[in-house]
Amino acid sequence: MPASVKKRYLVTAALPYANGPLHIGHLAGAYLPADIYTRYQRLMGREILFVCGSDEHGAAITMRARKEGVSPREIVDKYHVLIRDTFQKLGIAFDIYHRTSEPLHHQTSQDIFRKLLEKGHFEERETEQYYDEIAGQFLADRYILGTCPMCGNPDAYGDQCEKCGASLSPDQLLQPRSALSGAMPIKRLTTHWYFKLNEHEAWLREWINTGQLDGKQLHDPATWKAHVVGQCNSWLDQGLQPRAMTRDLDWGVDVPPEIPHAEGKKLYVWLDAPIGYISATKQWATEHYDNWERFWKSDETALIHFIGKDNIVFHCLIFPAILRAHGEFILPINVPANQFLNLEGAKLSTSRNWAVWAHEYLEDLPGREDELRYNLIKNMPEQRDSEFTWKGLQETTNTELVANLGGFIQRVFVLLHKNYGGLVPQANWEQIFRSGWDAEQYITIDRELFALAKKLEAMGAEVERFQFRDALRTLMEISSAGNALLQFNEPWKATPERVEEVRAVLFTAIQYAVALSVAMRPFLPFAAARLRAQLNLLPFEDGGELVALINDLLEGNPVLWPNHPVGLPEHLFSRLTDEVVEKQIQKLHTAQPPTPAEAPPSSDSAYPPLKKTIPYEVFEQLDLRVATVVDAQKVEKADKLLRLTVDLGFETRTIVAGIAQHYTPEQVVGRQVLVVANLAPRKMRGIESQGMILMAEDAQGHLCFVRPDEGWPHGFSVR
RNA sequence: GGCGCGGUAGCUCAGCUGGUCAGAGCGUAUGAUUCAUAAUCAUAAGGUCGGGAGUUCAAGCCUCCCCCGCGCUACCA
Repeated sequence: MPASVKKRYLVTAALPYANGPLHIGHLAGAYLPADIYTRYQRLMGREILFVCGSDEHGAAITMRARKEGVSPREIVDKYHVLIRDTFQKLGIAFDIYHRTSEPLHHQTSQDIFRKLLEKGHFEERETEQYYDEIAGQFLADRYILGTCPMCGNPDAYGDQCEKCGASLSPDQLLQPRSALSGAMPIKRLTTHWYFKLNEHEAWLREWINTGQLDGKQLHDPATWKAHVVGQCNSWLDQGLQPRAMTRDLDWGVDVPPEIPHAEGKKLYVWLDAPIGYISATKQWATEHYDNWERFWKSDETALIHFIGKDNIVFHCLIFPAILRAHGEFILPINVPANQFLNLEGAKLSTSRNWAVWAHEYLEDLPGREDELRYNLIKNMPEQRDSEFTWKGLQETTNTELVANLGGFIQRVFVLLHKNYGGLVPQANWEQIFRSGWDAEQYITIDRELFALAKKLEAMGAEVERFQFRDALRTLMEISSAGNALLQFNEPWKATPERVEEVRAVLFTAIQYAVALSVAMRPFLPFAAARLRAQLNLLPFEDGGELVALINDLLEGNPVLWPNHPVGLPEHLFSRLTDEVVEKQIQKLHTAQPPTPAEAPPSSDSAYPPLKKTIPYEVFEQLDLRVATVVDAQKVEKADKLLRLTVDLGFETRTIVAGIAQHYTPEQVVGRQVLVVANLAPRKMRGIESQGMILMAEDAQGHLCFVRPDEGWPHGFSVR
């Protein structure tokens, strides 16, 4: 069943994580498409609810709070406000921007947890987990620091190394330490609830690929993006595993306290975050004396999740599985995830501060929200990663917004004032003139307006297919056709014998301007409102203006009647100067990594901190030896591993080293190296590694060998 | 290493189930025009659709191999 036949829509945009500001990648990824879609549907007179909110739980926030010496509450309050205001200033028009720290959300999440437990969708598992005896608590993955086994970064987190991007598990960290106390964590038993995701694999596969569930056609898989379906199948093919839905944390939604072993446990942030969509809906319903269930529990609702590609698995597999396991909720009819936006040729990076922060843009280029929106839509990463450049922003602003669109509006208003004192002229509908769509064609007003209506319909169809770039282009074709209409008919040459013709042309042109004012709104809400005022029309109410307009045009009715007085000509957009653009490019290239107070947590500092002092006896236990690499081979099916054969003089050993991305086998054969010779052997990719090669690492994570002077004898110890 | 998505004109990108699919916008060139923020309109430029092989009457669009980018995943003492 296509979305267009549903009675109402529920649109969600990924909940921003409240420990950092928004950047243009977030906007292009989820919020702009969601906003365009929502605004469009409102203009089409459809019932649509657009919910979002701050995601305020999770270990990253508590980590950050600890680092800055403030409470998690202070962190989330700060970013909740910043993000909310940024959205508002950019015209992202949520019906509600909620937050997951609200009691309503906690309650909602707990209710769902209870229901899942009650229905047997969890299994309780006792596992060993790191525990900090000094702090007296279990350590979330994020709370365990250690040396990254991939790149040697000494400050890798238990779930991820931010330096090399590797995803890790705490057990992989070398020299694990607690982020709370610095103590060496110990293993201790803890209980968690695992959602049996594996039991949902079969129906998820069918639902994703065919749109069918329980014999019902819930969506048309052809309307889903290829990369979304592909990503899901990739996961499904690897087999879904039960996932822990609780954590040992002190910030988040409590596991319902009446449940045995619940003490000290919180819901996993990825369980509670999407539930935030539901609690946001509830909050909205409460405020509007409405019923939230008609949005979440009715087949008449089309649920659409707008997200970036990093969220596909949660929104297409895990959350749907939870919704269905619960049993009362509908599933999304589409998850039009976007890919990533790059910036000036490189990936966005918050830790390197390679980004355009939305709140800074608003400060640096005030009043240019629509220009940013336009460029981001034009370059939206709908099918693949795409790119934002400042030059590109300047170009689209100056050529498409100022020259084409702004120019057309300006011309119409000027001509209307010059010729008719600012009143819409009375026009003869029999009058023939050249079509703006084709100079060779002579046409009448109604035919021209019909063509306009068709264009608006085409634009709408593109929006409904989530093809926002195409829709934007179609919008601009209207403006171009308007320009052509003027160009072909030259209404500035109002000779006496052309009076009727000029009237008809300008009458048509102002109808185009009205149509643009409405059709622009999803993309350029601020300029649309300005144009609306300039046209001397009532402000938008988001109550079906576009559908009314299209119907009028199709029926051959004008959308602005003769003698309607329009406002004075006023430029809709202004040019973006080289100066402004250069300054931003400068800023980007000279940007310092953000200060701790401004930055998301990051391990970037010039030098890794010193580890704690150890007694000599500990050092003495190390047996370091000089050795020569006599053979090196790439390990099958491993990108980072080399299997080295090293000669210690008194014996030859096999050592597996994670250096394949830094050295080719040829480069290492014959080198003298230092070896930790008494390290417990360990199997890697099926090969037993009998020691470890010492490597030095720089700030970028590059590795080099540590070795003695040329020709030093083998096998003797290092001290 | 495995899997997924991409690799199309100088730039940014469209191309649905194979047969007007070789395209759009910007940039460039030429011409027209002056109502308009040197804005607008028209026309053109010819890119072996990453490389190679294959299937087909017909392939950017299907198959196989290789190369490159991004993402997920495995490996990492």
